[in-house]
Amino acid sequence: MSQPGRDHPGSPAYPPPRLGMPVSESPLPAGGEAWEAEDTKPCMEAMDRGLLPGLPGLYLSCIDMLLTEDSAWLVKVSEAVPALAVPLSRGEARGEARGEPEQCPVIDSQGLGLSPGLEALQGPEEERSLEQVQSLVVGEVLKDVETACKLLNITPDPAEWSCGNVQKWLLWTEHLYRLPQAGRAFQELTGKDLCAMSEEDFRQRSPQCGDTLHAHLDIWKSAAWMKERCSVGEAKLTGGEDLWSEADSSCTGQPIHLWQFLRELLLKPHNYGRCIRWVNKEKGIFKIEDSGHVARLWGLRKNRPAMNYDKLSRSIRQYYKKGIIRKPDVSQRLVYQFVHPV
DNA sequence: CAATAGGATGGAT
DNA sequence: ATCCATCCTATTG
Repeated sequence: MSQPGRDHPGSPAYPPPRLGMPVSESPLPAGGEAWEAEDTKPCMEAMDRGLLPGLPGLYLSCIDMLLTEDSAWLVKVSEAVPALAVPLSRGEARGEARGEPEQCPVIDSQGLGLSPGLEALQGPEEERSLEQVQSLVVGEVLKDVETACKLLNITPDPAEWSCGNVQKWLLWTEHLYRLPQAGRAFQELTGKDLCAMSEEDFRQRSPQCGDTLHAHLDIWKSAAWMKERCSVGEAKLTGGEDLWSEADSSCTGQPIHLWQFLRELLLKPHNYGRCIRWVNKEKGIFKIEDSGHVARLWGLRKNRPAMNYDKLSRSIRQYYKKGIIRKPDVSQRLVYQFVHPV
């Protein structure tokens, strides 16, 4: 015999490759209401437990990090926050928002009584701009969380996560922010468990980045909460919505195909333009700018930590015969073409 | 050397 | 049977 079955790498591919995701019933209809149509009940209990103060403490600097791959966001967020489209000088907002550069000192807004922008606005003019900034940030956070959700195929509300979802989120967060590996420290934990943990608990499990992870989780909880609020209050999202509806595929609940995944990345140049982009969108020609990065993202999505470009490209090549993807007429390195452009 | 092409095989669905 | 993931050999720029 040859030596075929090399397929028992010591490396652990996650035990349950797909883990029963509760997402099955959370598709996201291309219609309009993205996920509010679903049940967002956990938000309530989260509030009951006092996990979410007036408005979730926003960690501006972390949020800044959330946007590492996206610089153009400030420009567009304005539309993303319908609730309080208060005309205001954007420059001011920008200044504020980018206030904290490098570090990740959690800016706690506990006492600030920051609200999504409706009632609690008893403050002076200053509060106004702060609120404005907040809305910008919130809108952006929502979009980023949504993007991550789609990429990881998890729900936005951490309280609904399975153990597998938690691991995915950890991997993703660690990857995005180059945090030291901490996934192991949180094994066997469901989203509910995670939500119930204090910052101290986090630090105990991961002295290195427990606090950061806790902060990020808080952001997610906040995003879920905001989501709920927006849907109930306004019944219509203006900004983030279009980004959502674009979101194609994955509605089916079926495992995503590589070509679909690539399309999704291409749909979000804000986030992934640095690793994959259209060369000619009309013809469906795209270029993988950072093969390693794209492969890692694919691996994340499929729970295949050992994914690399070699394997990813092999899968792409399988599409040649099927007439889904091909090499463009003038073959170039890392450039491919969808046979049926949109 | 990294990308490309494609065969072989095993696993999951 | 389909779609990968993994491994591998050979070729190419």
